[in-house]
Amino acid sequence: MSERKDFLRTIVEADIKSGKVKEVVTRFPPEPNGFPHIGHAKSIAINFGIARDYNGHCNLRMDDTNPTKEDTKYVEALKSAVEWLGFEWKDDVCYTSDYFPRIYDYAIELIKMGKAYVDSLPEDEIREYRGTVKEAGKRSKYADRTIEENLELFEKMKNGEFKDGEHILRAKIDMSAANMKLRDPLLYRIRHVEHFRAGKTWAVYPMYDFAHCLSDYIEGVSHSICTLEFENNRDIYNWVLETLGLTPERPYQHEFARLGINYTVMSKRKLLELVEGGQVDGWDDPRLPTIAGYKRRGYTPESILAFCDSVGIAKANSMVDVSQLEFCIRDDLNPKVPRVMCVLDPLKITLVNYEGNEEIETSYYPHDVPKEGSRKLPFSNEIYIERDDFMQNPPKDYFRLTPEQSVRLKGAYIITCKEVIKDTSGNVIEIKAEYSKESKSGSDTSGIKVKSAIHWVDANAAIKVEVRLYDRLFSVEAPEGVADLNANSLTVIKDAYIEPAVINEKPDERFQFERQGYFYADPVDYTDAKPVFNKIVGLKGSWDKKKTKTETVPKIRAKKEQVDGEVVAMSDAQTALFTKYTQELKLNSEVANTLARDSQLSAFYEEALSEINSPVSLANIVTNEVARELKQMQISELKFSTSQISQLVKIIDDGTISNKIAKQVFQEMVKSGDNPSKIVEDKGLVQISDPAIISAIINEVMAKNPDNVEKFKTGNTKLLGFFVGQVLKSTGGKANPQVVNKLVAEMLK
RNA sequence: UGGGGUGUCGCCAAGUGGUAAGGCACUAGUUUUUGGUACUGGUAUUCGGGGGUUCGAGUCCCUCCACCCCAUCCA
Repeated sequence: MSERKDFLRTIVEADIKSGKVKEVVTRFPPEPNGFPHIGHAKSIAINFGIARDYNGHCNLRMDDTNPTKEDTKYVEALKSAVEWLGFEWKDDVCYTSDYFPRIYDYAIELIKMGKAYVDSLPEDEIREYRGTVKEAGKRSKYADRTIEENLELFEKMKNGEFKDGEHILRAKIDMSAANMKLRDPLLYRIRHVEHFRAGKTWAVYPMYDFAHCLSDYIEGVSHSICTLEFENNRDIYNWVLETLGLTPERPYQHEFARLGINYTVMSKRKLLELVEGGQVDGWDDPRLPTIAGYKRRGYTPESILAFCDSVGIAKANSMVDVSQLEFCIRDDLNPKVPRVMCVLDPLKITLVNYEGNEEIETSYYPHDVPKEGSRKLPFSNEIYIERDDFMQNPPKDYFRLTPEQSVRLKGAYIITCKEVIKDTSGNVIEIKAEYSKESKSGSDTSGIKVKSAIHWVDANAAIKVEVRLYDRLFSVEAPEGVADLNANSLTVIKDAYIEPAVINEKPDERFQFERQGYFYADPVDYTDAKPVFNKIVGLKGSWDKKKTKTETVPKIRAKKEQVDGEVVAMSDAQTALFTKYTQELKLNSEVANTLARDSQLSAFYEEALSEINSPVSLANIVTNEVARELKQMQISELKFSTSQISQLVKIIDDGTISNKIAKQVFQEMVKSGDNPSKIVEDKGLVQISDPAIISAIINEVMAKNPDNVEKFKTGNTKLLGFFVGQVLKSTGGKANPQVVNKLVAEMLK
């Protein structure tokens, strides 16, 4: 588990520490309208994981507010996904539909407060009235209805007295809000549809934005974690809770970036299209990124969870490389599963000097997997090897069987090719070979050196099995539709040959087929009469990669040309200010520019300047420090005054404090509004410039870091900053950095 | 001149103004009866671009650029 916390856990910890939150309560709130995919797994891992890490709990809640789309079969899929991943939800599964009565009451309350109204505009007009992203909307004429009228109408809506779409309940917020979600959002719509749980009780159903925050509140959720696309919805989330006065212990929403993986699709809509379009064989098709698909393919819950953990949680949209997922499943299975031999594309070998047959006891696990268990490998004069483990005209770095190169049959003997038999069209159909009697595995006295050991099966004892090979579902990294499907995503091998112990003894359900990959006994189609194995993932394999590498087109990346946009021209007044600042006050143009363009800043600057004649230093402080504070508030809200800033500049100019300390003092001024000189005095921040004192400290630091001194002397000059930093740290930032710098440079020479 | 987000290696992702973590991928070597695993090394003089502040900037300020989300009676 990684030491470093993700940003969500950082927030949660801060909330616990500040006392804002007593118990951490999260929830995984899917809408039961589709099968969960690995993106849901990430959300499950986050929500249940955080609850577990902070001794809280996590609810599984079906967000079932839209009766036209939802169904019980999806509820079951969701539940089993969470269980399969190994998490437990608190008490019973929750349903938003169970809260319908309370949510309805909250709606009434909002109406009574005059904060919600029944609108009777037709759908297209509502859309039209909403305005656009760049233009304000306008309010419906129905917004003026009286509270009584609204109450009566809403009651009738609930009672089913109106048709679908005839009326709608909306919040009364702001039709010209820059955030479009706030333009009188819809709260309730009429739906004469039977709900899969609530039945026919309701004719009105709450919208997501109204139901979700209230459901969180009702369940006592502390951290409502969702994906980035809900960032705009956070304002309504807060509006509803605040307007209803639901302040104590209320939930807060936090957003993270959803998971994307290349060569696949991750939206329920696209997944549904594939399933319904027959491009895949159901929701649990092993090529799908659904939990059911991964489960059927043979992925373990541990590997999925490890993957979710490894990709991290952040806010940047990203697309994770499938190889990261593949690493996780290999990493999980490698130390766990038995090694077994299976030939997918058989080439017959006849051992001309071998008679009879035998059974060779062989461990299921390689030397580096500390597990017990073995089976008997039948051996006779007829065996199968993999077709591409023989080459008649091999390249130099080919390690397997050739007419000139012997090879070991893993766990058995070394064989040498004697004759290559071909059919009329030149295909190799059989090899006649000799085995070395003295080369038996474990008691090899033959002295023959081979470059590799290949897998094989006894032709007579092997069992025919079906093996399903999966490749990426799409052939492009960011697929857009069925046109991007990979035509070869599924290869079915009907007649692969596997050693008998796998079928007869069933030592496990997941195996490593030696030298090929990890495979899983298909939980649906496998029968003893017709065993079926799914390929989970291939082994890493550096040989195959070398072969195919030459084919991959080298990426030619055109250097992105950075186009600079046009800077907005200054107004006449701004230009005049700019000229004054650069010409009269000798400010550099960047600082002058910033000041001149910001009327608040320039006003602040001018006022402070009237108290101290140090235009450049003052301008620097104002543009760089004061500007930050002014981004969040008006001048009138600042705790510090212009004259205090002048005082600050004064003690910087006269050398009382360094620039570094000035930042610290400024931060204190922002918080307390105290005079800078008082802060300096209270905290003893006067800078130390005495070279004698500073040299002593430098000596200490050097004594503590002999390695770095050495590194520095051998040329790593980046370390100068390290030493300066250390010295400053040990003086609490008070050492005069310029003196420190000079001294360190001299002393390290 | 709508608003809200995000830009650190090929892909993810850490990073209180003081030596640019880690994983995947890639690569070289050691071990190996899996071209696997394990182990050891190599992989960002630089953080979207340009300026500024500072002794010192991925971190602070200004500005430009790119990408994502928002105008379902979906969630």
